[in-house]
Amino acid sequence: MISKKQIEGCEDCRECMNRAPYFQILSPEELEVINKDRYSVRYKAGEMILKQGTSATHVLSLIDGIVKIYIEGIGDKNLLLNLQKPWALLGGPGVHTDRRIHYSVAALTAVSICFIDIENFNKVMHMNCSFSNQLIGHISKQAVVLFDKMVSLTQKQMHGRMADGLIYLSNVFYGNDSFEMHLSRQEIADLTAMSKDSAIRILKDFERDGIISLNGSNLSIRDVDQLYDISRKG
Amino acid sequence: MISKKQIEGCEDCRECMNRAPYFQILSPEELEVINKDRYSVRYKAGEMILKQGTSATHVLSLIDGIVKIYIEGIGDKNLLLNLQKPWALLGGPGVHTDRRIHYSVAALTAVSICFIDIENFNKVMHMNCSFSNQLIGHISKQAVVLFDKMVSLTQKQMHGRMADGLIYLSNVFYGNDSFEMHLSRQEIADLTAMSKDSAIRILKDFERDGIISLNGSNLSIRDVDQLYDISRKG
DNA sequence: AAAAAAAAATGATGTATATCGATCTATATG
DNA sequence: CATATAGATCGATATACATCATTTTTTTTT
Repeated sequence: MISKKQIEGCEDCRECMNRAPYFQILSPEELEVINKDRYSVRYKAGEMILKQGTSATHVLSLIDGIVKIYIEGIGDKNLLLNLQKPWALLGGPGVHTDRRIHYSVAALTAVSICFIDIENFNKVMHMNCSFSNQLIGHISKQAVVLFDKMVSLTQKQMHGRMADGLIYLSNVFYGNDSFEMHLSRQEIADLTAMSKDSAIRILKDFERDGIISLNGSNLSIRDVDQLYDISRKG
Repeated sequence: MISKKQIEGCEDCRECMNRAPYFQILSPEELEVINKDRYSVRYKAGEMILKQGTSATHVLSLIDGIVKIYIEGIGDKNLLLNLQKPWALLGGPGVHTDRRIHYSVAALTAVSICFIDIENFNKVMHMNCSFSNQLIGHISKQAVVLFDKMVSLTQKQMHGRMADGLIYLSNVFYGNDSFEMHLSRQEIADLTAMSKDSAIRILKDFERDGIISLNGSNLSIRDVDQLYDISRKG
């Protein structure tokens, strides 16, 4: 099912690394360790990149495209944690603990990924303290976002959660009031912890009230103030 | 309101450090940096130790007693993240990012805390790579637990969530099927993301069904299998 | 020990949300 | 082009849960 194909300009990944912010702190020798055993894979939209529950053998560097990170929960319900774009570093907490993948990653668009050997990655972590500390900052930032998400999902009701979800997409991820939705209604439901039917209903409510407009796969925030108001009031 | 009092045997905190697992990896010189400017404070049950929103100036080492870590959410609702006992290291993700406290910490029993200057802590993080990497493992473990909690709170209904909460208390935290509850019903509600009234109701349900027994502040798990069954079925 | 205050318990009621079934639309397929 | 298939939409219904009011129990204070 998975289409593997080397992409151009990434045979020797040193060029990519210069662009990937996390690796800019590394010396040429450390970069060489990362680069060793490294390979890149191209995925089509919809394909799964990491499967929750498998063992963690690589750290992933997202070179091109958009992916979703989600936890496969109870029954067939998913919890969509966030989206990622280049140059995100993927792999999850398991890389530094039990060597298990704790969340699934799937491509939302065509995607290029570089796979870095976990042993080589660890080697560099032991060679370069600043790299480790930079990583701690990175992980900590994600934790703060997770805290906010937890509060939103457990303490707000549907309209508030949907507002938070849309604010995440427009402000945090796409950085634009108008953006192409790479998510299905089901995936929006997974992002906001509600049923698909409810997600559809709330989006329609927002459209009726002039808060957003929907054209095919495009979504525009029309009334940012009202959206923030709904987010605040829960 | 806060009662400060130096506790015995902790004037020079080097002895405590030998017992605190996180510091055992440090050399005497590095330990000396941590120890510099360090001081300890004793709290009474109920007192607040860290207040969400204030600036992070210290990393806290829990020497004695039990504390709760919680996020002050919407309105006056709290989200209880977990409990901590010695020798937990507290401070939160803000220590490595925006120097803000992202969760509140309050004493559930009488508590002794050592305050480590954040600058000194960072100095050691730059001196000792293994210390940083150990910290990454520590933070990652917490993230995994947080993932599970998120799934429980967003995808299970009340009985399932309460089962998870009780399993956390008995298995993970107290390590015993029978334990003294240091939490009020409101705090159990905060732990399981439901209203106080509902928490009371579910606990009574469990008692009626012979799953637990409640005597004053003591709680005993009577039927572990059934508890796990309820947790699984959501 | 008595009084006051806080926490716990419980029933009645309202509401937010999930679920189900049916229809409609858009996209893929032969 | 016709058909199949998946996704989106929407109304009706059921239910999980919060809220409120009241009573009981426990804890604290005098």
